[in-house]
Amino acid sequence: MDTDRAYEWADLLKAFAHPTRLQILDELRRGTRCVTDMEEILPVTQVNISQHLTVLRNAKLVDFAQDGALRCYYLSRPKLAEGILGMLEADFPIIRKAKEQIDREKERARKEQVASRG
Amino acid sequence: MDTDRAYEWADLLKAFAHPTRLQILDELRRGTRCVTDMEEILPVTQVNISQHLTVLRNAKLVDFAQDGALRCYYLSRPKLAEGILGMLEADFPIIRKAKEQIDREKERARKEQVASRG
DNA sequence: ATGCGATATAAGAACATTCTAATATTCCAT
DNA sequence: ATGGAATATTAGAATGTTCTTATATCGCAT
Repeated sequence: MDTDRAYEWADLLKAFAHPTRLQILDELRRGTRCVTDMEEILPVTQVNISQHLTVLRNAKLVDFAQDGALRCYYLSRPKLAEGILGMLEADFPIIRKAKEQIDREKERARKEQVASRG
Repeated sequence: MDTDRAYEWADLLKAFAHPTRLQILDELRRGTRCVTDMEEILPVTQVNISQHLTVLRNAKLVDFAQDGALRCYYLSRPKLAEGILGMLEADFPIIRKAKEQIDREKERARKEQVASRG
């Protein structure tokens, strides 16, 4: 992974990595919402929601369509947002490896490499 | 999504959301690595790598097995790490919706709800 | 027990993010 | 044109993260 890509991806993940923003994205999974809708659901001020929406907008995770004074926000990369939220919802067991197991894995990898060289 | 879960998940994503840490995780996808291995690959100091490994360890994303003076680090939730890195590697098109489309979606959702009520 | 290689920890400065309070903009109805 | 509802912007304080420098610990060989 080159460094530029690492920075780019870290920036994208930073946009996800805030409780309020995760809750906004989760809410938008259910459909389009305007800021007032979110105010009713989230325990934070209107100003703060607006600020988080700006972060999400800059990350190209959400966008809006104007409807009079309302702004109808929606997920602009729904598969990406759903994918990440999905990973969080799934639970992955935490594994441990003993030194011996790691040695065996290394040995196996070595053999495969030798085999592929001829 | 309840607030506790949102905080917990945001913390997990924060552990991912740093360029050096993403590079470490990516490297560990290829197999067990010790700190010196990473020093050769990443453009940062040993101390800094150690610090990032501590963050990853606290997030239960990596763990190590001691081998003499070496610490062999590995992914402790490989499917999770691979899943997230995989999402980043995939590219998702950025969509836009016009107000009219949103109206149609809302209308459709309304009808479905009426239908499901009987 | 001493020294060396590998890795970790501590303290603080530098930097970035988040929140709060005040205010601004925009759109619509009157 | 004025007022009110919806949303955004600004500035700064509060807080959190990251990096740097110095130092510590651990395991091994001598």
